[in-house]
Amino acid sequence: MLPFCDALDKLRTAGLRPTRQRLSLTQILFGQGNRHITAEELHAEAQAAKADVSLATVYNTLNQFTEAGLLREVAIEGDRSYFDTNTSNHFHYYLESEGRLLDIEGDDIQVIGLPQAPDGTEIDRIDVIVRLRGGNAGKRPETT
Amino acid sequence: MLPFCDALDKLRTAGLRPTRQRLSLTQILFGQGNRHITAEELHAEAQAAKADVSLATVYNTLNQFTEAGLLREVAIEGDRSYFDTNTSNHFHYYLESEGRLLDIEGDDIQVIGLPQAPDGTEIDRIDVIVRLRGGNAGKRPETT
DNA sequence: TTACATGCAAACTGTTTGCAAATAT
DNA sequence: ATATTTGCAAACAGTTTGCATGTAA
Repeated sequence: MLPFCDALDKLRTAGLRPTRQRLSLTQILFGQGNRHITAEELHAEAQAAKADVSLATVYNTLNQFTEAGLLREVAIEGDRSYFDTNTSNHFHYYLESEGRLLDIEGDDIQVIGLPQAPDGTEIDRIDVIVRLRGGNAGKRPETT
Repeated sequence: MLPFCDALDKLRTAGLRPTRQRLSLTQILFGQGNRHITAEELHAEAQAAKADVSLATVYNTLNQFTEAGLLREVAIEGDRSYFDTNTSNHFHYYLESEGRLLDIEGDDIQVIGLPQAPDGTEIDRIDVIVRLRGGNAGKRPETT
């Protein structure tokens, strides 16, 4: 759990009012390394932590954080959205059997041979998702 | 528009009963090169082609086709699903401004430096989406 | 004639929104 | 005091499903 003051700083820096709800969510989100979390999951964790935050507020907060650059949204399956606390350039494993996202460690991974971007466009970012089948990988940490 | 008999063959080969609806959708889907289409779009095209197919059937058919290996589903944004008539290994541009998918041409693009897949897993497939910002790329073909 | 496919409308899921009450500045 | 944020419930979009009807084999 992120120290309260760090959460406060984070919000202030992002230009977001440090409300009770945002502070709680910030502490949960950024308190334990890189995480990939859905709105429902975050809501559940907030409840478990006795931080009373409505689901709507969780959604709004995740969107605000994303807009503020604190989070990055990762689209995997059509149904739910994952929010990644790691906003730097990096790619993902997706464990199909568990519906879980994992950072790909190591920075030697890269995409090569990209042709020119069409017309007047420029590359915003490159999403790479390595879909893993089978196994029950990742020592099943209770949260991620 | 794919010739009727080709559509018939395609369905038979896939082990799907060649119903009127499936035949129409097959003709629309596979009649003009590689396409990236949503259920709503396909439904609209079917209507325009006087092929009366309910939206539910369009959804069911797209799923059946995907399961049968005739289509590939591409997850982009959380909201809608795209179905790709190109089931071979290839990557995509995503035009953020238009919400449109484009194949990346050229087969020299590749992902290198991948670490070992965790545990007992194996790579199912690798999705690469190059997100393009701005411009109004792609000569705006009326369909794709 | 029998198993499978379709259409409709209702159900469902994840997400967003309108508005009154609560809160940060 | 004022603008922002919250919570709730209702709205919403995309998708799936149950069931009676229709159709391919």
